[in-house]
Amino acid sequence: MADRTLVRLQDVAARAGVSIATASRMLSDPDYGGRAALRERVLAAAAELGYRANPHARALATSSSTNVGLVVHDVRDSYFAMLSGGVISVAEREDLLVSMVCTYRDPARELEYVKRLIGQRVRALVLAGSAFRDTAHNAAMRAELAAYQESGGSVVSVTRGRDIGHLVQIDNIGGMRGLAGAMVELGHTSFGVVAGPLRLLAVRDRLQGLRQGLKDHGIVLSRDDIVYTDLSREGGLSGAQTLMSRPNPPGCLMTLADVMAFGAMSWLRSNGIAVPDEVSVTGFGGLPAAVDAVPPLATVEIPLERVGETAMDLALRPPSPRHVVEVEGTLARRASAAAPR
Amino acid sequence: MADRTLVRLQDVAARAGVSIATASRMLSDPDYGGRAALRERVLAAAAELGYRANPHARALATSSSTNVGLVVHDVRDSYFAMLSGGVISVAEREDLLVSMVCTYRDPARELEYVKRLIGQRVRALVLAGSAFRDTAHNAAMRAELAAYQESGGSVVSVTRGRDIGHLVQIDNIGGMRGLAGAMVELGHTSFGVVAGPLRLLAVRDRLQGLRQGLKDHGIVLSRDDIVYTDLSREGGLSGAQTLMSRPNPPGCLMTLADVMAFGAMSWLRSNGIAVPDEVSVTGFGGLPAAVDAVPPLATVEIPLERVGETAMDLALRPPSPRHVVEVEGTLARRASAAAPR
DNA sequence: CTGAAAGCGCTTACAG
DNA sequence: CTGAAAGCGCTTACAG
Repeated sequence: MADRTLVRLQDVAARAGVSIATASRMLSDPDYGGRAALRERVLAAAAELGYRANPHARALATSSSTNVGLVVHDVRDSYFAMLSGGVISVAEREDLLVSMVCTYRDPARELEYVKRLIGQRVRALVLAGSAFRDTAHNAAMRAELAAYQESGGSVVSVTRGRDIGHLVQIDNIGGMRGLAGAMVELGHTSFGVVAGPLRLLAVRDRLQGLRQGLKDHGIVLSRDDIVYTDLSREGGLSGAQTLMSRPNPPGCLMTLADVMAFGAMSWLRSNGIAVPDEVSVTGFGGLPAAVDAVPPLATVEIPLERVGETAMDLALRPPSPRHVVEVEGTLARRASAAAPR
Repeated sequence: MADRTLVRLQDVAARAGVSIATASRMLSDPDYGGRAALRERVLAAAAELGYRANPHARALATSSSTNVGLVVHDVRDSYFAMLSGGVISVAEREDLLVSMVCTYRDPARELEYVKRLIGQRVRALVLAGSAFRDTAHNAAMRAELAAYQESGGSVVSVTRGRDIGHLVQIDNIGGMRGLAGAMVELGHTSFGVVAGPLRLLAVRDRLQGLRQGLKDHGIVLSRDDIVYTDLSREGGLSGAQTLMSRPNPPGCLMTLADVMAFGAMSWLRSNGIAVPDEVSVTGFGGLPAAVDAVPPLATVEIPLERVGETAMDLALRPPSPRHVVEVEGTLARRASAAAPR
């Protein structure tokens, strides 16, 4: 924008009859002493003129901006929308602006955006897109983040996989373990798992927890019990189709995300397979929509908003000492999962 | 962030053995001629050093930033999440960063955020929170936006109510009119409307369209047929309760938003009232979840992502001539609405 | 406590 | 085509 309609500090100073140095101090430092009369004149002038400091000039002078970067997979996915809501609400409280980018789970894209956000001199970076299992990519990210942190930036990751910055660790393993155990306790013995791509650490963790939960009760998942699709509604739909079209369909269909469960239930409904009478279905995440699903979706509820708030809170802390906040999920037993007939 | 780990233009220039003026030109203007040898040296130096221009310095020098502001009601609401997805994807394509703020439908908050975003010198402002019927607020907004546009900023509103900047006009009236008409054609004669607060223009428009659609078929809505709640799931839930608890509950429950319909269906389910057998339910918006609702939700589908994309596209255009893009909804006839028994 | 001045890292007339 | 210099709008040592 071609400025010059906007008032500058100089305008305020002139109107108040002080130097810009004084005006600057009065305006930006509430603890600055100074003559009360001057202070009032400056404040009044600023108010009358509708003065707002140019953040770019300020950022340049102080080498510190008032923006934070938020990296998610996709806003359109409720999981990330909820989380973003938490981040944004805390940022607003702190007078910070959130720049949001979507990676669509593409490592190259993630790296590029992180570089861009760092290039933008954001004060903090909240990385909430799932981490990848990709050594080269992780090394590149690490290098980038380390340099950024070195230069004063704050890094917070949601999900493990980066040994740098603060961490909000969602208990994917424990949550899934508990859910799987609950399914066995319900009486299930045959399982079908609709998983996402193994390159996502969240997928690996949830899968591990699931396996563990079954194993706790002596059930071992075989290779064939798992189908790998996309961590999305469509993935859940096609995964359900694959598993349920087999000669011996499972009695309990566990998906790794609520959206996948929605897709699976949609397929089951279209194909006249009753939930939970013929097959139980579970999700993970605890999206608001899970409650309204029919039947209501059994899942692991993650307090996503709180995760976002916590992440943003940590982003405000100095990088050292490093904080790790564990967030546990809550088992939500609902009608989509019941004892097998 | 306390910089100084970051490379500056000066570093690049030094390494390439040119002045910073030349380095600046080579780096920022692809059409700049210059000796090919120099150009290569500069580009190589920048690449080796991992140079990224400080956007604040650049913004200060050019008075133009690379950020756009996006104002929505609440990211957690799918309607706005979908729309934001469209805005963000176009912004990414244009190498722009999106700063998102949530107003939670509070006019004071909206004005404050708009000021803040303008203060941030964003290059464009996409206003996608619903507009209010509040003369004082609108005047203040108008003044703010006019000055902003005057100074070179770009303004795009989604929904009418602001006679400034480009406009993406969602056809709330026509959409609701069509849906209401379809309900009458289905055979419905008694209606209950769960509306949102009248201070929202979108609510007024949808209500007007709804009334019109019924009137087209000779049905007049009475005052008592409408209940005003919140434009949310909870609002829909309580609205359904109010209307269905009457001596003569309506045969068709029309809500002004999909989320409200979800809430309404939840209440109906809890209370053993069958949809659509005992009462038909409709929404507005066309959220992805509407398809998975049970029964699937009859609604007006708004191409929300495209609305977001269009808005961001318009934000890239010069303010004059003023563009107005009409976006129509599509009637989605689904099982939640059927002929009354 | 207050002000003049330097500096933050760029861009862009203005000379050469 | 290239470079020296001014300027964008702030903040902050440094003097007084």
